Amino acid sequence: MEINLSIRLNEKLYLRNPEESELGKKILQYSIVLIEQIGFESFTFKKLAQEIGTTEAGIYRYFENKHRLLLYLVDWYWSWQEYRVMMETKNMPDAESKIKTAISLLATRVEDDLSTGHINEKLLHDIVMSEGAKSWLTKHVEADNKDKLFQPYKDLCARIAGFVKAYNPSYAFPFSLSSTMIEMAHSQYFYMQHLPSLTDFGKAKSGDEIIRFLEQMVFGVLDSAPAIKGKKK
Amino acid sequence: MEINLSIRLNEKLYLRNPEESELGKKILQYSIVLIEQIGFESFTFKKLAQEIGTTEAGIYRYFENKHRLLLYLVDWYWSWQEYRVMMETKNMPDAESKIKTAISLLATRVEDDLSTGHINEKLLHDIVMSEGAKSWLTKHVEADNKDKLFQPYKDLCARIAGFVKAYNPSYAFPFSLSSTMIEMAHSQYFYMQHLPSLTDFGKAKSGDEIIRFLEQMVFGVLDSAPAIKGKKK
DNA sequence: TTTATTATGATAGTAAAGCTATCAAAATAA
DNA sequence: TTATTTTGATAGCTTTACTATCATAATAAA
Repeated sequence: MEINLSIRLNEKLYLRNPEESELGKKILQYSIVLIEQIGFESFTFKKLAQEIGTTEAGIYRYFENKHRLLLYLVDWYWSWQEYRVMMETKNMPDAESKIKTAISLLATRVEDDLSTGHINEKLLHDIVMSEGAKSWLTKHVEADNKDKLFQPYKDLCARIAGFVKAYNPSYAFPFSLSSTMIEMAHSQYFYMQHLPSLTDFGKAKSGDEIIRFLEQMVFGVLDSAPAIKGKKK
Repeated sequence: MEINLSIRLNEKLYLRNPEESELGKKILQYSIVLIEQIGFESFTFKKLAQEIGTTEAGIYRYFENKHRLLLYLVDWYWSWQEYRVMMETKNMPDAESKIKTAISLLATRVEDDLSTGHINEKLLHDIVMSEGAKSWLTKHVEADNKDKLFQPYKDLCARIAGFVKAYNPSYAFPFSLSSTMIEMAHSQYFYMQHLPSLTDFGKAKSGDEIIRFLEQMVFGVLDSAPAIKGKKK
């Protein structure tokens, strides 16, 4: 049995849907490889075109500019993660397991998922770690936000916030805790690799310690005296 | 009495020390204004030169490129924050107050500190919030790290990690918790302003709620059953 | 099967960004 | 007052970030 997972994203992300043509898929596939390799600042449509064997103008037919392409990739990643979280937590009875599952999925080094042909999830994971924040750290965040370009991330955040609320309905900051978890699952990984003195993880390389750190933190707050909304404990 | 706070930074950050000349100080002063205004991507040395009334080449005599200038500003900011944390916690007897003080200093919207003439701390705070991560999210993090260009951030992180260790010596992740606090003090602020659905803070605008969120989280973990290093609770 | 339509390739061109180099004038130090 | 350092002014070069045009190839409709 072959399952084919296809993720449909906000139309404003692109000029022409890259999922609907060979060239489009090649753009996605090779942009991931190239951005991971040389970094987003050095990445240009010209270099990508050379890599693929097409022309710069060809790529501009699909994406307005490289920032939009990054947004596309990042949105794809978060949609994919939300899908995984949804699937894995589906039949779980208790909120605790759901939270732990979410943490594991987010903080574990990703392996390439073969069900999505042209997207290499492992590389994409690294890109989101190293470049993901750049998708919103711009002067046009608010405009992009109005266009719903951050929806997948927000959806994931809201889903996990839902688990948090289920676990402890009186906790006052489910969304902030959720965004903290998601961010830190990625940032701590980045620190571990490049700036280890910001962490307590040697070159552990696996995400296990990060999972422990996050679980302890999350359940630490949620199990402590519940804070009543609007009041200091 | 007039106190003049001057912060000396790593020499590798610049070609010519900007603190030692009028032009240099103008570069610092106006780069802060301009980056905050138009964002780091749109910011160029040419525009800065026009703003100051000098030439592009003039600025290149001080900084190798705009990324190094950003690093300078960011390092200045973290050095300043560490100094503030150090001063404010100096005579505090207990670790709890020290942690709370650090959280407050990091998460409270900064006012312009008049003791540092050409640096506008309020604007700089916004820059670090919006552009700070770009100082390390590059393909040359490791090289920059070898050159000790992230030292001020690390020092701050280590200082707060020290408070954490003092508060609960058996807690296993003082550095990661510390970097999480520092990052979130800034990121949650950014979310609150631009992507509020990632948080639980309306347009509260003051950092008060963020402080409550962080305090609850930090003491939530630290007061929960202490984890023995290397062992799952 | 011919004819539209659409997708690609090839080429050109422009403005701005990101530098480096040179030389003279101005300010400062010896 | 001479020597040294710091600035200003100008030029130029490569790369990035795009837009435009036109021919050809692939695909769909008649």
